[in-house]
Amino acid sequence: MSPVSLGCEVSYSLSKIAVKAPERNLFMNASQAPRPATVADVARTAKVSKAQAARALGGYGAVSEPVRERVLRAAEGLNYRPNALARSMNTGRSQTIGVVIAEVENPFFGLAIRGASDALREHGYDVVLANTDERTDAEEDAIRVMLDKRVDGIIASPADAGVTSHLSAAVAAGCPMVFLDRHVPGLDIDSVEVDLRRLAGQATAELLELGHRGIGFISAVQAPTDVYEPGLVLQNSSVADRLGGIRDAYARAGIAPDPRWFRLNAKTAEAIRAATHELLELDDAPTAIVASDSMVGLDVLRVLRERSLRVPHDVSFLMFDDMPWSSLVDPPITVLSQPAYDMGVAAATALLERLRGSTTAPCRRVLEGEMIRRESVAPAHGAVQETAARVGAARETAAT
Amino acid sequence: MSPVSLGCEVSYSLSKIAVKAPERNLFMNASQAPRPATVADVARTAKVSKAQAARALGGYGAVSEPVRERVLRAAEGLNYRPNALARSMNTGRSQTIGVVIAEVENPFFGLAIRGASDALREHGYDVVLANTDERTDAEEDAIRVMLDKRVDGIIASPADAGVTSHLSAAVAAGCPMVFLDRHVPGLDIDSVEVDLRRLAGQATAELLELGHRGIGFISAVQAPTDVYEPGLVLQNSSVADRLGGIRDAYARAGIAPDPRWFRLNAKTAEAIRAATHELLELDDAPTAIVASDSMVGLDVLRVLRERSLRVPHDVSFLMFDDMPWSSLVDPPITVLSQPAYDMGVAAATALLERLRGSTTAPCRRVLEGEMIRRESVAPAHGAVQETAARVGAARETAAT
DNA sequence: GATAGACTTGAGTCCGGTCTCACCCTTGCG
DNA sequence: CGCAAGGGTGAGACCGGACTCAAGTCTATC
Repeated sequence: MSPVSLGCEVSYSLSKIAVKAPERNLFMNASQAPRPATVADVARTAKVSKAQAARALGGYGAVSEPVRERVLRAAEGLNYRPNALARSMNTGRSQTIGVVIAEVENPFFGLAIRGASDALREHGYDVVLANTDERTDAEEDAIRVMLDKRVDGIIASPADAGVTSHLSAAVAAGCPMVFLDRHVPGLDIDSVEVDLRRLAGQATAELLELGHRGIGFISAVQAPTDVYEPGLVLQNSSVADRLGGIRDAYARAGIAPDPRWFRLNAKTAEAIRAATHELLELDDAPTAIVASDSMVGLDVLRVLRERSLRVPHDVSFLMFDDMPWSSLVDPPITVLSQPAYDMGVAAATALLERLRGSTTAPCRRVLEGEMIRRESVAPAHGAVQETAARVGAARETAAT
Repeated sequence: MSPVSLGCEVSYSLSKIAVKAPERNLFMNASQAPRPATVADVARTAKVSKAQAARALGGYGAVSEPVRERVLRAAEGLNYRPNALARSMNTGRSQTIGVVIAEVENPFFGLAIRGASDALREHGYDVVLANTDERTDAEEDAIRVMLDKRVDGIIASPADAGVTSHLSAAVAAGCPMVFLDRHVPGLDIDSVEVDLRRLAGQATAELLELGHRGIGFISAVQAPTDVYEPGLVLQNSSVADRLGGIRDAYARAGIAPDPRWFRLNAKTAEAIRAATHELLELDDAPTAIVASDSMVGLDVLRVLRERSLRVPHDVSFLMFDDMPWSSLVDPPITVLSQPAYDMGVAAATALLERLRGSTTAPCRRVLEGEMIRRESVAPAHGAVQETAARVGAARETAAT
């Protein structure tokens, strides 16, 4: 745990009260707080049976007007509130949804959580939150605890498509689940995603058309090696799609990219910086860089700045996720935007559908991302441009 | 609810399976999922009484080695998991903490939540989240639901220091609470804050020393009027402190600020933009602007950019909260940084202390903020500088 | 006036754990 | 040998609602 310096002050409001009754505070009273009223208490006060009180309070069954009135009045007088735990015990439903994501502080997830939370609250559900930092052990823990707490459903961003027994087990045990931002090939579970592969392909095609031959890609995704190796299967569909789209475009253009242009494992600021430096120092250094998300983009941009490389004059840059600041930096960044809030809403909607009892086949909901062209991308130039010209010529030759 | 376009596709994994058994999917099995095993089931399998099984499982009381072993084996065989709801019912503790903040998607709160979540999880607590959008009715709802769900404690950012009966009621009812980022004068409840008043005072003093006479302040805080009026009491201590610090510095400098420089109610992008425009069109327009947080800062910066005002040449700018992008924009922004993550950790730590039974007097924990000087602040110039000179001369005259 | 049917009502069970209490069986010591 | 001390065990109460069931009350109809 990070060290926290705590300067503990006595509040002025306390010192004001202290003059009169120094030993009293809300927390002291709390220890002798009276047990909250139960249905039995209400029934006793209203002089009816527990069953009748429960009926009047719960609004079910048949209750005569005078009894209903007496019960409601008693409940109000006793400040009665139903114990949701007890209720959940026999209804089997807790009105709570678990949300398991990598990190709340990531703006993308923050927005998605907000979307899900809004949609769920509208239907009377609360949200329990768990951060995994993309670690499967933390994810397993989180799922287990949520199952123990009898959440009615789970929205999750699976950390590793290779470790999923806990996920399918949860669904098999009757806990509906919706994947957010990712899916797991071979696991039949609803998901909400963005057409990242198309988006990445489109962006890459535009870069290739602008004469860029080398396009760098930097991602935080966990992988066995820091550099992409042909045949590697990424266990995060969302990043796999991003990279897949890039490679699609290369393939369509008939160009073989240098695998070293694709950097993985850039989880920390230091790793991102190192990856960026190494990319730029390659003999066939890319002339454009694509950041896998805004958090990576931030550090890439920082390195570019430090190396006095001008964007887009010296190197083109674009990133996934449109952040409020994307258009404020110099130059404004071209981004591949994802509708994070709507994704959260869609995940919640899909889950609510399951909670309503739908047993239709699981379905991948693919929302549309959008390429927002700003000023961080420009044609490749100099030697690289010539290379592109040569490639173009080669393609024409090959075509004939 | 915002419209969401859903392009619903059937996943390829499904179509692959479909060939073999089109009618089977995890969600269909789910409806006939077997009830999870209970202590009674384990006891039956292990051929011991429910009480013995519970003892072996719970690790309390006296259990002979052979029985313990049989029970544990049976539990494993049945894949037994204790029902946290049932457990909470008799222990009275749910191992869950409610977090009530304005908005998760605000990076400041996102980080604070993460800090709290990490510290709480370390002690076996989960987090239920509620967003209030600074609306007291939503806050009251959230607190009520959390109390109903028997959370063991609450971390809250009270939306309005004028509407707090639900908060004190919760504490009186025995639910410990810690305020995050704010406190409520007169309400004796633990809080974790930053010395914003000192910080704002320091920043303002520096601006005044640089010759700025007019310093604008824009905040999203809810207030009866869009423009500050002398004597106004803000119901958000965090913003009140920011503004208080600014006015402190003015007072110390013996200068009377124009109340119109202080803008409130700038909740939306449009409101922020309007406030900024109006500020800049004042006859005694400020030469420096302070944004109350990074979200406000973003839009202020945008307007400055649109009006072709150069920062800091034409107008100095600084904002509360240090965001990763603050140092990336042009010019890098001078900020008043708050340790958001540590605040979350501190709030959780304070709450855990209460959960351990502490009944000491509530305490305001004030963490240190930091002014990070970058390049968005410069000396005032032209007419304003002369004004400052005159003021300086006047003060000297007054002193003699 | 009898009776079916609907409306009210209270007693009691259940959910799945925790925990108390009484009882049995050892063992050790006077 | 008698008895206390204590480990080991099972029966059952309890948490606070939801819900079943049987019984009682009232009206409407024949």
